[in-house]
Amino acid sequence: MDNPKYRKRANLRDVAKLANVSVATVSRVLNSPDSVAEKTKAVVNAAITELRFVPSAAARAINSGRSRVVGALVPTLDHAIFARYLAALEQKLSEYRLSLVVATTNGDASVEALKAQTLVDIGAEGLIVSGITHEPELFELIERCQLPAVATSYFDPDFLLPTIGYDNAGAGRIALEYLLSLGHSAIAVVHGSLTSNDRTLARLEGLEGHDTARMSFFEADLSIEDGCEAANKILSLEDRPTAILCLSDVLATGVLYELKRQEVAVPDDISVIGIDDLPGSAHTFPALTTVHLPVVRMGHATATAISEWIENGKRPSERLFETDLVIRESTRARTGI
Amino acid sequence: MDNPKYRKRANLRDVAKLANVSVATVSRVLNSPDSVAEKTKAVVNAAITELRFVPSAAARAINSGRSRVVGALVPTLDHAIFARYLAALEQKLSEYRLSLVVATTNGDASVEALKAQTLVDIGAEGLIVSGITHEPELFELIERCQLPAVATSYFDPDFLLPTIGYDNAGAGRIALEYLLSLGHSAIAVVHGSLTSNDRTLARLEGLEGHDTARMSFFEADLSIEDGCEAANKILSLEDRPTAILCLSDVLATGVLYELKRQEVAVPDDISVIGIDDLPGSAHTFPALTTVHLPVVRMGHATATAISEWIENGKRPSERLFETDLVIRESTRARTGI
DNA sequence: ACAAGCTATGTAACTAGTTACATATGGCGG
DNA sequence: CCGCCATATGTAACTAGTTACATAGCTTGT
Repeated sequence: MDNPKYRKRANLRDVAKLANVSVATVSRVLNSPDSVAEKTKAVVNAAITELRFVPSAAARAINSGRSRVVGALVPTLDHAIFARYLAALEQKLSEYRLSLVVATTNGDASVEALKAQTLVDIGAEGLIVSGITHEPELFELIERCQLPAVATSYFDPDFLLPTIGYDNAGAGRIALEYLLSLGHSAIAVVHGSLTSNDRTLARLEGLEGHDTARMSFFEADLSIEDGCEAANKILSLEDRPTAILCLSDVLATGVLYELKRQEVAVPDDISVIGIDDLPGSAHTFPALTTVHLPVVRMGHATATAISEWIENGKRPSERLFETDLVIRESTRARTGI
Repeated sequence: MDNPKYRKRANLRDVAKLANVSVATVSRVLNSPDSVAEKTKAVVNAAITELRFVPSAAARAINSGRSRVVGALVPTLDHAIFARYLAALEQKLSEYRLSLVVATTNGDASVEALKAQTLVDIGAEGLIVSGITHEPELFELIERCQLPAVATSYFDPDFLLPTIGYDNAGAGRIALEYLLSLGHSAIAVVHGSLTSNDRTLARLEGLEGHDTARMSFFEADLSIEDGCEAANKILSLEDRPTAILCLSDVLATGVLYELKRQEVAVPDDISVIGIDDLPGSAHTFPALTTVHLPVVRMGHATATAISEWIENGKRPSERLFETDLVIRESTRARTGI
């Protein structure tokens, strides 16, 4: 049992003992090797190798007060818009030598609060959340821990946390106004779930103010299948709309698919517009007109903001990214009266 | 300066002092509250609240020897197959109360080795890598830290690390044999980059053993655009193939798009088959025949395996998941001779 | 009434590093 | 040849928790 092979992991003291130096010297070999004599360094490194010494991350963290980890809470990873956002976020964070812990919430605010606690428990130095609708527990946690936290995918200068995002209402409005400018007035709107999805809610709000008398609304889960289903319902409407506004490209993809399946011509018979501008959206049939959400730039900006906050204590100011209309083949001016 | 408001974060000792109890009691209130008298608990909790005390994750980790973090190294997040895999992984890991740190490598083995070191530096207790091609540094790191590590998206019972994945060569073979069974022999193969992508390599290997005289190969980046481009090249071939085998659905999506754009009938003129079975693949035109990769089950199994390894020291055995052919609309028996 | 036993709490030694400060050694200038 | 200074190293006190063990105080049984 005393066989060193079976002993637990070696620590600094073990290395120091074997190398016949003090713990300080070993620590120096690790952190400021230039201040150690070559000969000593060699002896210490030999001991390190022999004992297979690996410094404990926790012990280092306790001294530096740093974990170099930030947590992101997103509804899901299994959706291109979040995956792309997190990809950009991770890439930039790693430039700041920060690691990204991803926690998914399924859009459930209480799961979010729970997972936020988990992130604090592992020592996350910063938090990134999606949207502005959260449980009070989340805010209490952030306040109690004095945790740098930003809300993304949403813009609201008055929000408790700095928001780094785009104008969801504006994106909805841009899509609607484009359809209106093409002469459409009978418009079906297909949107995602309204429970705890403030982005969808905001996009819907963006549609207000215009004459909604000729608009009908269809709720669907964010999947191609549910987009198909929504299209199906729309097609069976007595008063068939001339345009379909989807608040998410995934839904638009399903809608386009179903319209094609039922041989409804897009954009001749019905125009379709989305919001997101996913990688695949340029390659649907017909290519989808949509509102581009700049998630990559948002990811980079979020990484920079949270990093500066953590390193320099500089709370970032909110940041608004423009969304822009990408006109492709799925929309056209309404013909006839 | 002595104003407590400006003092640094409170620690256990501060709480103990304020509550007039010992540090042990405060620790007990936190970890085994039942063993503390109600009255004491109340006093301690009041002190905790007053001082806004939040226990240090690092200090806990140093004692428990646990960080409850595992790291995953993937080529990219911005691809549905990895995003879906990580989604499944994260979901299951969180059931085991483990958090997931994601690091992307861009398919670069030296970036991977570097980021693996970062993961160790933040105290990751386990590592999940993609495929079996890695820098020696990565293996040394794993060996030196005695780190539980599994390789996924690949199956090889003889590999140094336990592999939890599917048979890439088999997936390629299944796709090819299906095309052959339909009477196709002039087949164009569109594949991703061969540099440091052993999955692609293995899929290609799966095509060997059959008569490759009538097969032509096209390398493309894993994007719809590059799939389009590849299709373009294939269509300009003198001896146009009757089937296109794409080693990834993303490429197949691009190929289908370009074929449609150029008004080549699928599957009448050309059959197209993919590998992956992405969410969107059932909704292309025509719906894509493909080989389903069970990434969700693989994610769950990986989470369970790494968790057991970490908790109980039980090195998992390798695990093979079946891939299966999903026949949809993009393939058909070759007509004429 | 007193010992036994249980509950609640405290003391101090751990976990594994970093680092301020003290000290030893050696080279070089005066 | 001595003192000064720089370089290299050591000592011990930190970081912030957990926990084994000791003990105080109260209840209960005989």
